[in-house]
Amino acid sequence: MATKKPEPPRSLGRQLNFTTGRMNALCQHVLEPHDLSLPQWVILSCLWRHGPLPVRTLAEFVGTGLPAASRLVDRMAERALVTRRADPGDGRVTLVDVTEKGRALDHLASFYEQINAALFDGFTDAERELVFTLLKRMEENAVKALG
Amino acid sequence: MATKKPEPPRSLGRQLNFTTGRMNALCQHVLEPHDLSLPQWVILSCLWRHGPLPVRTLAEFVGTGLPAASRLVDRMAERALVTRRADPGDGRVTLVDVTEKGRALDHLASFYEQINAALFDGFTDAERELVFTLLKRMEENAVKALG
DNA sequence: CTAGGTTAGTTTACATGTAAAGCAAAACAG
DNA sequence: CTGTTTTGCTTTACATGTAAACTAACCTAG
Repeated sequence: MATKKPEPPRSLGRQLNFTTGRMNALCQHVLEPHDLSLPQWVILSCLWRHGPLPVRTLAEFVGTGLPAASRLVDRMAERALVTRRADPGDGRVTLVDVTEKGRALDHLASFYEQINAALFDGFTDAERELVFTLLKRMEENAVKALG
Repeated sequence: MATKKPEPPRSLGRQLNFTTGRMNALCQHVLEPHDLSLPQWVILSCLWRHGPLPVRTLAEFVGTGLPAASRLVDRMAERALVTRRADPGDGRVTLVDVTEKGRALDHLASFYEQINAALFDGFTDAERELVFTLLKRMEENAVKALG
Protein backbone atom coordinates (compact mmCIF):
# COMPACT_ATOMS: atom_id res chain seq x y z
CA MET A 1 0.00 0.00 0.00
CA ALA A 2 3.11 2.15 -0.10
CA THR A 3 2.61 4.43 2.86
CA LYS A 4 4.30 7.46 1.36
CA LYS A 5 6.50 8.45 4.24
CA PRO A 6 9.62 10.22 3.08
CA GLU A 7 12.42 9.48 5.51
CA PRO A 8 14.16 12.70 6.44
CA PRO A 9 17.97 12.60 6.46
CA ARG A 10 19.86 12.71 9.74
CA SER A 11 20.05 16.44 10.09
CA LEU A 12 21.20 18.27 13.18
CA GLY A 13 19.10 21.26 12.20
CA ARG A 14 16.07 19.08 11.96
CA GLN A 15 16.64 17.49 15.37
CA LEU A 16 17.40 20.81 17.04
CA ASN A 17 14.29 22.45 15.60
CA PHE A 18 12.05 19.52 16.47
CA THR A 19 13.32 19.20 20.04
CA THR A 20 13.15 22.95 20.61
CA GLY A 21 9.73 23.10 19.01
CA ARG A 22 8.34 20.38 21.24
CA MET A 23 9.76 22.07 24.29
CA ASN A 24 8.29 25.42 23.31
CA ALA A 25 4.94 23.75 22.75
CA LEU A 26 5.20 22.35 26.26
CA CYS A 27 6.02 25.81 27.62
CA GLN A 28 3.05 27.37 25.87
CA HIS A 29 0.88 24.58 27.17
CA VAL A 30 1.92 25.26 30.76
CA LEU A 31 1.64 29.05 30.42
CA GLU A 32 -1.66 29.07 28.55
CA PRO A 33 -3.87 28.99 31.68
CA HIS A 34 -2.14 32.20 32.79
CA ASP A 35 -2.69 33.92 29.45
CA LEU A 36 1.03 34.29 28.89
CA SER A 37 3.11 33.47 25.84
CA LEU A 38 6.65 32.24 26.34
CA PRO A 39 8.33 35.48 25.19
CA GLN A 40 6.01 37.43 27.47
CA TRP A 41 7.00 35.20 30.38
CA VAL A 42 10.66 35.81 29.61
CA ILE A 43 10.10 39.56 29.78
CA LEU A 44 8.21 39.30 33.03
CA SER A 45 10.79 36.95 34.55
CA CYS A 46 13.42 39.54 33.76
CA LEU A 47 11.42 42.37 35.27
CA TRP A 48 10.49 40.39 38.38
CA ARG A 49 14.12 39.94 39.31
CA HIS A 50 15.73 43.14 38.03
CA GLY A 51 13.76 46.30 38.49
CA PRO A 52 12.65 48.58 35.63
CA LEU A 53 14.73 47.98 32.51
CA PRO A 54 15.31 49.57 29.10
CA VAL A 55 13.75 47.90 26.09
CA ARG A 56 17.19 47.05 24.74
CA THR A 57 18.03 45.05 27.84
CA LEU A 58 14.78 43.14 27.53
CA ALA A 59 15.48 42.45 23.87
CA GLU A 60 18.89 40.98 24.71
CA PHE A 61 17.36 38.94 27.49
CA VAL A 62 14.66 37.54 25.23
CA GLY A 63 17.16 37.02 22.46
CA THR A 64 15.41 39.02 19.75
CA GLY A 65 15.82 42.39 18.12
CA LEU A 66 14.53 45.69 19.42
CA PRO A 67 11.40 45.79 17.24
CA ALA A 68 10.16 42.46 18.51
CA ALA A 69 10.76 43.46 22.12
CA SER A 70 9.12 46.82 21.57
CA ARG A 71 5.98 45.24 20.24
CA LEU A 72 5.91 42.63 22.99
CA VAL A 73 5.98 45.48 25.49
CA ASP A 74 3.16 47.12 23.51
CA ARG A 75 0.87 44.16 23.93
CA MET A 76 1.81 43.59 27.54
CA ALA A 77 1.17 47.26 28.27
CA GLU A 78 -2.25 47.02 26.61
CA ARG A 79 -3.00 44.21 29.01
CA ALA A 80 -1.66 46.28 31.90
CA LEU A 81 1.08 43.78 32.73
CA VAL A 82 3.81 46.40 32.36
CA THR A 83 4.21 50.14 32.03
CA ARG A 84 6.47 52.34 29.96
CA ARG A 85 8.09 55.55 31.06
CA ALA A 86 10.95 57.70 29.88
CA ASP A 87 14.26 57.29 31.69
CA PRO A 88 14.74 60.54 33.62
CA GLY A 89 18.48 60.30 33.03
CA ASP A 90 18.38 59.59 29.28
CA GLY A 91 15.48 60.74 27.16
CA ARG A 92 16.08 58.09 24.54
CA VAL A 93 15.55 55.22 26.90
CA THR A 94 12.16 53.71 27.61
CA LEU A 95 12.08 52.08 31.01
CA VAL A 96 9.71 49.14 31.27
CA ASP A 97 8.38 48.16 34.65
CA VAL A 98 6.02 45.51 35.88
CA THR A 99 2.62 46.48 37.26
CA GLU A 100 0.80 44.99 40.22
CA LYS A 101 -1.09 42.80 37.79
CA GLY A 102 2.18 41.67 36.30
CA ARG A 103 3.75 41.05 39.67
CA ALA A 104 0.77 38.96 40.67
CA LEU A 105 2.09 36.30 38.28
CA ASP A 106 5.51 36.06 39.86
CA HIS A 107 4.73 32.65 41.26
CA LEU A 108 5.66 31.57 37.73
CA ALA A 109 9.18 32.88 38.24
CA SER A 110 10.73 29.42 38.35
CA PHE A 111 8.40 27.72 35.94
CA TYR A 112 11.38 27.02 33.68
CA GLU A 113 12.70 24.61 36.32
CA GLN A 114 9.57 22.58 35.78
CA ILE A 115 10.40 22.47 32.06
CA ASN A 116 14.01 21.54 32.78
CA ALA A 117 12.82 18.73 35.01
CA ALA A 118 10.40 17.40 32.40
CA LEU A 119 12.94 17.47 29.58
CA PHE A 120 15.70 16.00 31.72
CA ASP A 121 13.56 13.17 33.04
CA GLY A 122 15.74 10.08 33.27
CA PHE A 123 18.96 12.02 32.72
CA THR A 124 21.94 11.65 35.02
CA ASP A 125 23.55 14.76 36.45
CA ALA A 126 26.49 14.24 34.12
CA GLU A 127 24.17 14.05 31.13
CA ARG A 128 22.44 17.27 32.12
CA GLU A 129 25.77 19.03 32.29
CA LEU A 130 26.75 17.53 28.97
CA VAL A 131 23.62 18.87 27.31
CA PHE A 132 24.46 22.42 28.33
CA THR A 133 28.10 22.03 27.34
CA LEU A 134 27.38 20.54 23.93
CA LEU A 135 24.64 23.05 23.12
CA LYS A 136 26.90 25.92 24.10
CA ARG A 137 29.70 24.63 21.91
CA MET A 138 27.34 24.34 18.95
CA GLU A 139 26.04 27.83 19.56
CA GLU A 140 29.57 29.19 19.56
CA ASN A 141 30.36 27.28 16.39
CA ALA A 142 27.29 28.80 14.72
CA VAL A 143 28.30 32.29 15.80
CA LYS A 144 31.81 31.66 14.51
CA ALA A 145 30.48 30.39 11.19
CA LEU A 146 28.36 33.51 10.80
CA GLY A 147 31.57 35.51 10.77
CA MET B 1 29.40 52.22 35.99
CA ALA B 2 27.03 49.40 36.88
CA THR B 3 26.50 47.83 33.48
CA LYS B 4 22.97 46.63 34.03
CA LYS B 5 23.29 43.14 32.70
CA PRO B 6 20.72 40.83 34.23
CA GLU B 7 22.19 37.36 34.40
CA PRO B 8 19.71 34.86 33.03
CA PRO B 9 19.24 31.68 35.06
CA ARG B 10 20.57 28.39 33.75
CA SER B 11 17.60 27.41 31.68
CA LEU B 12 17.53 24.55 29.24
CA GLY B 13 14.81 26.29 27.28
CA ARG B 14 16.96 29.34 26.98
CA GLN B 15 19.99 27.38 25.77
CA LEU B 16 17.97 25.30 23.33
CA ASN B 17 16.31 28.37 21.84
CA PHE B 18 19.55 30.31 21.57
CA THR B 19 21.49 27.46 19.98
CA THR B 20 18.68 26.66 17.57
CA GLY B 21 18.22 30.34 16.80
CA ARG B 22 21.87 30.81 15.96
CA MET B 23 21.84 27.76 13.77
CA ASN B 24 18.74 28.92 11.93
CA ALA B 25 20.35 32.31 11.41
CA LEU B 26 23.31 30.51 9.89
CA CYS B 27 21.01 28.52 7.63
CA GLN B 28 19.22 31.65 6.45
CA HIS B 29 22.57 33.28 5.86
CA VAL B 30 23.72 30.43 3.62
CA LEU B 31 20.40 30.19 1.76
CA GLU B 32 19.90 33.92 1.28
CA PRO B 33 21.94 34.17 -1.96
CA HIS B 34 19.56 31.61 -3.45
CA ASP B 35 16.45 33.50 -2.36
CA LEU B 36 15.28 30.61 -0.22
CA SER B 37 14.08 30.56 3.35
CA LEU B 38 14.84 27.55 5.50
CA PRO B 39 11.26 26.18 5.48
CA GLN B 40 11.17 26.62 1.73
CA TRP B 41 14.39 24.68 1.41
CA VAL B 42 12.95 21.89 3.54
CA ILE B 43 9.97 21.63 1.20
CA LEU B 44 12.16 21.58 -1.87
CA SER B 45 14.53 19.04 -0.33
CA CYS B 46 11.56 16.79 0.24
CA LEU B 47 10.27 17.20 -3.31
CA TRP B 48 13.69 16.71 -4.87
CA ARG B 49 14.00 13.26 -3.38
CA HIS B 50 10.40 12.04 -3.30
CA GLY B 51 8.28 12.90 -6.29
CA PRO B 52 5.04 14.93 -6.09
CA LEU B 53 3.60 14.90 -2.59
CA PRO B 54 0.39 15.91 -0.80
CA VAL B 55 0.46 19.07 1.30
CA ARG B 56 -0.04 17.01 4.44
CA THR B 57 3.14 15.04 3.82
CA LEU B 58 5.07 18.24 3.32
CA ALA B 59 3.64 19.67 6.53
CA GLU B 60 4.80 16.63 8.49
CA PHE B 61 8.19 16.81 6.87
CA VAL B 62 8.59 20.49 7.70
CA GLY B 63 7.21 19.91 11.18
CA THR B 64 4.38 22.45 11.06
CA GLY B 65 0.64 22.38 10.65
CA LEU B 66 -1.25 22.21 7.40
CA PRO B 67 -2.01 25.95 7.16
CA ALA B 68 1.65 26.91 7.37
CA ALA B 69 2.60 24.37 4.74
CA SER B 70 -0.28 25.44 2.51
CA ARG B 71 0.85 29.04 2.59
CA LEU B 72 4.48 28.12 2.02
CA VAL B 73 3.38 26.28 -1.11
CA ASP B 74 1.38 29.40 -2.07
CA ARG B 75 4.44 31.60 -2.04
CA MET B 76 6.66 29.05 -3.71
CA ALA B 77 4.05 28.58 -6.43
CA GLU B 78 3.90 32.35 -6.97
CA ARG B 79 7.64 32.22 -7.54
CA ALA B 80 7.20 29.24 -9.88
CA LEU B 81 9.32 26.94 -7.72
CA VAL B 82 6.51 24.40 -7.38
CA THR B 83 3.14 23.59 -8.89
CA ARG B 84 -0.13 22.41 -7.42
CA ARG B 85 -2.50 19.94 -8.99
CA ALA B 86 -5.36 17.79 -7.80
CA ASP B 87 -4.59 14.16 -7.09
CA PRO B 88 -6.39 12.21 -9.82
CA GLY B 89 -7.04 9.40 -7.34
CA ASP B 90 -8.40 11.53 -4.50
CA GLY B 91 -10.03 14.86 -5.18
CA ARG B 92 -9.27 16.17 -1.71
CA VAL B 93 -5.54 15.89 -2.09
CA THR B 94 -3.38 18.62 -3.56
CA LEU B 95 -0.22 17.21 -5.07
CA VAL B 96 2.75 19.55 -4.97
CA ASP B 97 5.54 19.08 -7.45
CA VAL B 98 8.77 20.88 -8.15
CA THR B 99 9.18 22.85 -11.39
CA GLU B 100 12.24 23.09 -13.56
CA LYS B 101 13.11 26.29 -11.78
CA GLY B 102 12.80 24.53 -8.46
CA ARG B 103 14.84 21.58 -9.60
CA ALA B 104 17.57 23.92 -10.76
CA LEU B 105 18.34 24.51 -7.09
CA ASP B 106 18.85 20.84 -6.24
CA HIS B 107 22.57 21.38 -5.84
CA LEU B 108 21.49 22.62 -2.40
CA ALA B 109 20.14 19.17 -1.57
CA SER B 110 22.87 18.40 0.94
CA PHE B 111 23.39 21.90 2.25
CA TYR B 112 22.35 20.69 5.70
CA GLU B 113 25.55 18.65 5.83
CA GLN B 114 27.45 21.90 5.62
CA ILE B 115 25.48 23.14 8.62
CA ASN B 116 26.10 19.90 10.50
CA ALA B 117 29.81 20.25 9.81
CA ALA B 118 29.91 23.85 10.99
CA LEU B 119 28.00 23.15 14.21
CA PHE B 120 29.94 19.98 14.96
CA ASP B 121 33.32 21.60 14.40
CA GLY B 122 35.73 20.19 16.97
CA PHE B 123 33.32 17.43 18.03
CA THR B 124 34.41 13.80 18.23
CA ASP B 125 32.28 11.19 16.50
CA ALA B 126 31.07 10.01 19.88
CA GLU B 127 30.02 13.53 20.80
CA ARG B 128 28.08 13.91 17.57
CA GLU B 129 26.20 10.72 18.28
CA LEU B 130 25.59 11.87 21.81
CA VAL B 131 24.05 15.14 20.62
CA PHE B 132 21.48 13.28 18.53
CA THR B 133 20.76 10.82 21.30
CA LEU B 134 20.33 13.42 24.01
CA LEU B 135 18.20 15.71 21.84
CA LYS B 136 15.98 12.80 20.86
CA ARG B 137 15.48 11.81 24.48
CA MET B 138 14.53 15.37 25.41
CA GLU B 139 12.12 15.54 22.50
CA GLU B 140 10.46 12.34 23.65
CA ASN B 141 10.27 13.66 27.20
CA ALA B 142 8.58 16.82 25.95
CA VAL B 143 6.06 14.82 23.95
CA LYS B 144 5.39 12.64 26.97
CA ALA B 145 4.91 15.69 29.21
CA LEU B 146 2.40 17.13 26.75
CA GLY B 147 0.26 14.11 27.40
C1' DC C 1 27.30 76.51 20.45
C1' DT C 2 26.68 73.90 16.36
C1' DA C 3 27.22 70.11 13.00
C1' DG C 4 27.65 65.35 12.39
C1' DG C 5 27.45 60.87 14.05
C1' DT C 6 25.68 57.42 17.39
C1' DT C 7 22.20 55.28 20.06
C1' DA C 8 17.35 53.90 21.60
C1' DG C 9 13.09 53.14 20.25
C1' DT C 10 9.22 52.91 17.19
C1' DT C 11 6.92 51.99 12.85
C1' DT C 12 6.16 49.57 8.58
C1' DA C 13 6.47 45.75 5.45
C1' DC C 14 6.70 41.12 5.19
C1' DA C 15 7.59 35.84 6.33
C1' DT C 16 6.32 32.51 9.37
C1' DG C 17 3.78 29.89 13.20
C1' DT C 18 -0.83 28.55 15.45
C1' DA C 19 -5.92 28.07 16.10
C1' DA C 20 -10.40 27.98 14.36
C1' DA C 21 -13.82 28.27 10.72
C1' DG C 22 -15.23 26.93 6.12
C1' DC C 23 -15.47 23.81 1.98
C1' DA C 24 -15.25 19.97 -0.93
C1' DA C 25 -14.44 15.16 -1.57
C1' DA C 26 -14.22 10.62 0.25
C1' DA C 27 -15.69 7.08 3.46
C1' DC C 28 -19.07 4.94 6.12
C1' DA C 29 -23.46 3.47 8.41
C1' DG C 30 -28.03 2.32 7.63
C1' DC D 1 -28.76 5.08 -2.37
C1' DT D 2 -28.80 8.60 1.31
C1' DG D 3 -27.33 11.12 5.27
C1' DT D 4 -23.54 11.71 8.40
C1' DT D 5 -18.83 11.73 9.55
C1' DT D 6 -14.10 12.08 8.40
C1' DT D 7 -10.35 13.89 5.86
C1' DG D 8 -7.48 17.28 3.19
C1' DC D 9 -6.88 21.70 2.24
C1' DT D 10 -7.67 26.58 2.38
C1' DT D 11 -8.83 30.90 4.56
C1' DT D 12 -8.92 34.17 8.28
C1' DA D 13 -7.40 36.17 12.53
C1' DC D 14 -3.69 36.92 15.24
C1' DA D 15 1.20 36.49 17.67
C1' DT D 16 5.77 36.54 16.67
C1' DG D 17 10.39 37.16 14.15
C1' DT D 18 13.40 40.07 10.89
C1' DA D 19 14.97 44.08 8.05
C1' DA D 20 14.78 48.78 6.87
C1' DA D 21 13.10 53.48 7.35
C1' DC D 22 12.08 57.08 10.59
C1' DT D 23 12.38 59.95 14.94
C1' DA D 24 14.29 61.72 18.87
C1' DA D 25 17.89 62.35 22.16
C1' DC D 26 22.57 62.11 23.34
C1' DC D 27 27.64 62.62 22.33
C1' DT D 28 31.64 64.52 20.32
C1' DA D 29 34.56 67.20 17.55
C1' DG D 30 35.42 71.79 16.09
